[in-house]
Amino acid sequence: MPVFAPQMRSKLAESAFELFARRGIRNVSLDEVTSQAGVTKGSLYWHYKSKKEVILAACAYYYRRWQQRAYAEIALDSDPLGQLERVLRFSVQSCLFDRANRVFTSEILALSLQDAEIRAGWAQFYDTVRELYVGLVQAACAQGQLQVADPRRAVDWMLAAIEGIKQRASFEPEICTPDEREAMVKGLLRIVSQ
Amino acid sequence: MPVFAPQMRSKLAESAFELFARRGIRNVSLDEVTSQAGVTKGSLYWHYKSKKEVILAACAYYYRRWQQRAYAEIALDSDPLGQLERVLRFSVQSCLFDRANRVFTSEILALSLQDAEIRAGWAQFYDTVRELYVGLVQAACAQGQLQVADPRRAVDWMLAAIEGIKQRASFEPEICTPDEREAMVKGLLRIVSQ
DNA sequence: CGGTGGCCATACTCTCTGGTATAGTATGCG
DNA sequence: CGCATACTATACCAGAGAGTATGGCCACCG
Repeated sequence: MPVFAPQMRSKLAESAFELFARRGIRNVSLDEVTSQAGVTKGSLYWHYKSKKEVILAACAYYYRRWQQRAYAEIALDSDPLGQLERVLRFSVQSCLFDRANRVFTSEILALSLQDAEIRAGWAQFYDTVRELYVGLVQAACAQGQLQVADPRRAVDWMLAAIEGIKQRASFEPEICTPDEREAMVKGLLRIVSQ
Repeated sequence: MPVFAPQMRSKLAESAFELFARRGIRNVSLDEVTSQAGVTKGSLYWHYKSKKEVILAACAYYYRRWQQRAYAEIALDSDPLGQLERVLRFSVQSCLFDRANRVFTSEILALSLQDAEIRAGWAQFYDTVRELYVGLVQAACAQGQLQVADPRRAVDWMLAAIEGIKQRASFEPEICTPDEREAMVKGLLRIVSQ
């Protein structure tokens, strides 16, 4: 029970994310979030002033975790093209096999259309993701591993396709196999390299 | 089966769709739906047995309307490639400029992850859309206007990219211009034909 | 040692909304 | 005319869940 306060704040955010990513934000009450974190509403409303702030905190948690994992993938390779492929594989993997990821992002997407703050947060995250990819593509070009006329535009197409893959995965579970994943990574590389 | 007011059932569905597509399903109460349709709750619960049924009816309304519009576009051209381009332009147009379309589809997408019936409905709709595109691509191939090794797979990539475009439009309003639209149609054609 | 403030629990309010019960009206039919 | 059936309006219930009021506990500081 003696959890230090700053930890409790992030623990609440993490609990919120996990529940939101499993059952959908609108289907999760704050009471469930607090009980998952081992506290009660009094604590939650001391750390956050509304449910929306909890949602934003869960978003921040998700964004940070995504970046950590992406950079971890990058660190496994020193070759720009290899790094690009690794991040792509990680992205596709998340879309195909990580249901929590799909649930959370689609919920946030729906909310973002009704709330400017949530939208701004997602837009910023999307931008960092894009810049990460653009950097990798440019590096691969500089090494002569890739030839892309307009990296930024190419990455936009690639990211668009990834979003579509994420959606398909929910309706066609049969595409959620390692083989398909590899085919998709290859297809994405083909999209980006032309 | 309704005899005297069969149109009220569809009017309720249409009202529901319009409100859902503007403010999000979760933010619209059935009282608002009925008042938009000019009736009260007693009538709604005679035609539908729950809110979920109203949502499914709104979905059916959306699906039918999409197909009507798509076929109207196709009817404007006799050339398969021209037809394909028209449907693509219509799709991109909807993604970029039709906010209601974006709101409704993202809401349904989020709900579909929690409800099998809504998911099945969307999956079926998605399938008809895919088959429509596949047919057009195959026809264009038969006429020698296009050369596609695997039409079904090519269409999958194209549809994936369209979904991504829809999402980007919400966060980057600057891409919502006729010029960008045309560039995207060209880009999609390139994706499908490679 | 006493007080102050950060942190959390308990108990409560209050509104919203999906759903129901029921009564009323209109239309077709025998 | 009378009755059944289709449809609509009114009034209500009950649960859920966001947010609040308040008090207690404990560490630290003076």
